Amino acid sequence: MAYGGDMGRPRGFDEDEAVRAAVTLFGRQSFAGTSVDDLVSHLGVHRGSLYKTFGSKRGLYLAALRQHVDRDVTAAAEVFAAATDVDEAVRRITDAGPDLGLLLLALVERAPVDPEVAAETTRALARLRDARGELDRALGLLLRTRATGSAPEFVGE
Amino acid sequence: MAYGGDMGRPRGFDEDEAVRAAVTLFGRQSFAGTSVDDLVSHLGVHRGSLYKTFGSKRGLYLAALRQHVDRDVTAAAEVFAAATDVDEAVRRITDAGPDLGLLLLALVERAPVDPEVAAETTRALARLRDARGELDRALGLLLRTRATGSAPEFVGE
DNA sequence: TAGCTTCTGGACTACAGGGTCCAATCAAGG
DNA sequence: CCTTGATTGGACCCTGTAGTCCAGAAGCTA
Repeated sequence: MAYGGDMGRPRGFDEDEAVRAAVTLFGRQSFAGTSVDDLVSHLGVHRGSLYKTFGSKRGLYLAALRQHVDRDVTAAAEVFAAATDVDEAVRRITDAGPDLGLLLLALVERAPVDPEVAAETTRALARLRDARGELDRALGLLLRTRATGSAPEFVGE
Repeated sequence: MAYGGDMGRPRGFDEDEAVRAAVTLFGRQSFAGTSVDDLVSHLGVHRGSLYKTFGSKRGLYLAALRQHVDRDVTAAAEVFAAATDVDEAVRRITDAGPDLGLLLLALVERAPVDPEVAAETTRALARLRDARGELDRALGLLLRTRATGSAPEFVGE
């Protein structure tokens, strides 16, 4: 009766992949704007499995945000480190780089009211700051790019 | 039978005041995160009057956003114009100035999916740009301030 | 194959969501 | 003072919502 803990039917979906899909959804539609039905149909994960794995919609959101910070934000930080200036880096990111929508949304929508989200966004910002000094200008550019749907005129200073 | 158009019982609530309360709510809880019940109970406006006056939740949101741009964003622009540098201006705004939460939220949450919202946010940004060059840095600072709940360390460049 | 644990399909619950409607009430003009 | 048209309280509708549950299938271990 000493199980290795991996008994029974194995998971039929790739958790990492599912979480990634959640990143996309939450990053596009916000937390409140994304329903569990949305998630279920887009992640390809059964409702029951979703609740068993993540506990709640918020649990999945936190998992998504963590992965987002670890993967996409980290990738963005590398772009900043490699680029010659902030404008160039932001252009690269919004062009073909990682989608930072979830981070922006988390900062404005959830961080102010959810301490665990705030902790993650703080982690994200720290990671970005390590890479470059002009964090705020980068954030502003990303914000405007998301809002207008395309690259705004890059007004220098 | 030629009415001036102002017949019947006059409005029992101050529309401007109601919209202002909506600005606060939407600015704190986002569009999707604010229910019509929330609005009804906080604005002190009857459900029926609300729908008669604004047509829909989205209609009220747009009205709120417009007032926000005309009032709060304009006020912020004046602070920028008066201050000596961006950091100082942002500190003033987040300290006791107008709350720009709705603008930030609209930029990230609604502008990407609602053209009319995008139009308003564009108007807001234009108004801010008129006042000062370092728009992006200001936006980044405001974002971080909102996310952390207090003024972040003002890292220079 | 037997036994065990987990997954899956989908029904289900209880409630919150946006939006509508009505009868009663009220203030203004004529 | 009576008509008029808007306001109000609150019930109401239908859909969407987050979350639960069960019966059966499906793997893994032995």
